[in-house]
Amino acid sequence: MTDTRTEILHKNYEAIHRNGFQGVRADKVVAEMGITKGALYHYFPNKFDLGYAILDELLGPHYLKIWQSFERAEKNFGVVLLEVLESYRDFAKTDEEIKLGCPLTNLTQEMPPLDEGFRKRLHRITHQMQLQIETGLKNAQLAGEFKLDFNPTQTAFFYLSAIEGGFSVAKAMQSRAAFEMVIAQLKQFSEGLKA
Amino acid sequence: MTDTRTEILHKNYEAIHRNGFQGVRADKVVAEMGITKGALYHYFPNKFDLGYAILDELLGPHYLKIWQSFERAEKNFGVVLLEVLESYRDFAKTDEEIKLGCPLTNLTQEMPPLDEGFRKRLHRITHQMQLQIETGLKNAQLAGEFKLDFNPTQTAFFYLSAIEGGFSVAKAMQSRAAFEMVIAQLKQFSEGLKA
DNA sequence: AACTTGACATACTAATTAGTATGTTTACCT
DNA sequence: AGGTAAACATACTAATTAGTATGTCAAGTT
Repeated sequence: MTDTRTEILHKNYEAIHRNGFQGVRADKVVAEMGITKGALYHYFPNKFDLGYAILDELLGPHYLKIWQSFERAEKNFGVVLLEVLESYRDFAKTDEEIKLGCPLTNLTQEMPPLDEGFRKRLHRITHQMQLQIETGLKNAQLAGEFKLDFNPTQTAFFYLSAIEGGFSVAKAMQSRAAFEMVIAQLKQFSEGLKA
Repeated sequence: MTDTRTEILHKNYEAIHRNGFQGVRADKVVAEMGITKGALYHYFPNKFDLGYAILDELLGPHYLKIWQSFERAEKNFGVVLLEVLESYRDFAKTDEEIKLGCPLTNLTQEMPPLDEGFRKRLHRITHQMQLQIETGLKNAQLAGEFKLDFNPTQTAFFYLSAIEGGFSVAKAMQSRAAFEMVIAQLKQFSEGLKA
């Protein structure tokens, strides 16, 4: 039996993924769990702090974990990169997931202009992902596995953009195929980086 | 002196761009124009129809116009493509615009799971853009200007994704430089398509 | 055994929301 | 000149919202 706080976090994460932060009625979410507002406001002082906790404890760690293998691997960056792209495909493997889009992208569109706490956290997570990719690319260049004629910073931004944009376009088109095309293109693009 | 309906449309478009559809209080927006709810509900039956009108009359035409030149040009697709990418750079030329992100992407993240009317319209606009790009690429292949060894459909999705994703990442990073890096990469990528 | 504390439930509130019902004014039409 | 309709304004409402104040109960602590 998982503890109540964790369950509140997860259920509200799902609700945010579905309706956006502004669309979530946190008390209805916990009502569906069979508990009341009392529990909700016992664990979280307000709705925004609940949102922050979801970013800090769920979304942040999740996304950073994805690219960790890329940053840490000591060789075969090309292979690891392909694996990461594969893991993104897995991450969006059902039509339902495609229709909801990338939780990080969703929040990135919705919240930064409205709230500073969200803005900072989304900035940090995105920045860390970009650095992880950049580090991986640089290492691959140093190892002689990748060519030297591309800018790792620029390329890292490009990877992130293409993937997040792929989620977005696939969501608009309601088409998993669209997302897979973007991943396929990115794989092809990655081949071109090899020495 | 512009007519009231048009002004309501534009002001609410800006508010949606800033706060998202769910975050907009349409009566407050018109109050800032110096008019009242009466005018608002005189021209639009409800908030959602106001949103639909913004998509149909402002956002849709705007985005389709951007890629029209690409679809219609009879030669030098490479040049036109670079011009379109430049126009995207212009479109997001201030830091303020970067912080607000792409209006189309914003709505694409927020609305489709919540409302069918938005979903259909965002689907149509995105689909039309993709087709315009695809047609342009195909024509360039037929004209012998671009190589034949790439899939125009896939590549069209890739362009859209990278651009929209570029907006998203730049918004998260609050960095116009990030967006420009993505555009720069896309230009480089475009060079690789040439025969 | 009295006391405290954590983990909730219940009942309430003040503000905000989209939307409506009902004016009023102005211009135009006949 | 009388009537009509568009273009708004004013005043209201019902529902929903996040949040609070208070209560209860079981488990430990001293």
